[in-house]
Amino acid sequence: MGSKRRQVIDVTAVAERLHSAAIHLLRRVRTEDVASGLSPARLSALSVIVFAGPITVSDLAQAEQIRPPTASRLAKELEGQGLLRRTPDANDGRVQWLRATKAGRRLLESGRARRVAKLAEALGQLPAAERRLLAQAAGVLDRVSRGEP
Amino acid sequence: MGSKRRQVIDVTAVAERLHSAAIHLLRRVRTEDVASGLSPARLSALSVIVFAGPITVSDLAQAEQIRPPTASRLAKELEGQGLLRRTPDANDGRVQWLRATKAGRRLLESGRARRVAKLAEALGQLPAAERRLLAQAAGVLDRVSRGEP
DNA sequence: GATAATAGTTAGTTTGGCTAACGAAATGAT
DNA sequence: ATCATTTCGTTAGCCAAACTAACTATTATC
Repeated sequence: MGSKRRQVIDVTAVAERLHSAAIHLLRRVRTEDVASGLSPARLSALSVIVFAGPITVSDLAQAEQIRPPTASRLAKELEGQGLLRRTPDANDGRVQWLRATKAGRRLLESGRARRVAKLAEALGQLPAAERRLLAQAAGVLDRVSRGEP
Repeated sequence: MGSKRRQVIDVTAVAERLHSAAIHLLRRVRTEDVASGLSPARLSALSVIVFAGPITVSDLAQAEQIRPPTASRLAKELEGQGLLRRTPDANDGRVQWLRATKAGRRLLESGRARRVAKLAEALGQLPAAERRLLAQAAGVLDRVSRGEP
């Protein structure tokens, strides 16, 4: 039947639009990040630590798709800025747990709020029907983007 | 009335989910990029040149949110790899037009196809209703992400 | 207990950003 | 018409952020 084939084509077309949208969306909101005073690399690492932390250096590297030495260095720098603290694991003397300090969480949250506000402003200018459509789709998209079932 | 306020809250919540989705989506598909053999910076620049090109060095810098010297260097490197060629402007002796070669377009397109395929695979596993929802929303999201009316 | 594997760091290199300063071309004012 | 200003791109030189290779310390395995 043709229906199977049509469906495959559609999914690819949707994937293309979502991919393009993600690129342009982040490119736009990224302009707000200078206000944080943190470099992109540190900001991104801090984000993982805040949302996925407490986390080990290795897992930070994996999440950020960087090598352990780079993660180690970033952690040291963020620690030096008082944005995270490390605590040794109780059972395994090799692992270091990284967790954001209050200052780290505050700094990240304010930056994220600026990004979101910029995006929200754009959404606010949409016709109501499109806004509703995106509201419905946002949850699904967030789930599938994380690779959740 | 409460309705205005409710709406604002909703838009922010939607923006948060879309922002999160975009981050995780790109983080996932990015893993495919090693296969291209190009560094992230070059790949991203090439992408702009393919899709927004022919383009000048200045405009490339603006699109990529980098400084002209960095754009100039990236262009030189991509040219050296045979992925773009530059042609002087007919009327303005200062400007250089950058356009992708066939090899550049092919390389970028295969990489993009890998990314999109990975995303499409995830979409294919969604229930039909959610897939339809995303199909409807994708176009709107792409538009708003680019800042178009 | 010797050996292998794992977590993190150190050392050294490469890549990719930046600013400052420049030459060449275009634009504008007098 | 000429001189000053602006714009486009590049060069030079610097710093941040990535990598690999190699190391230490610890844990796991045989």
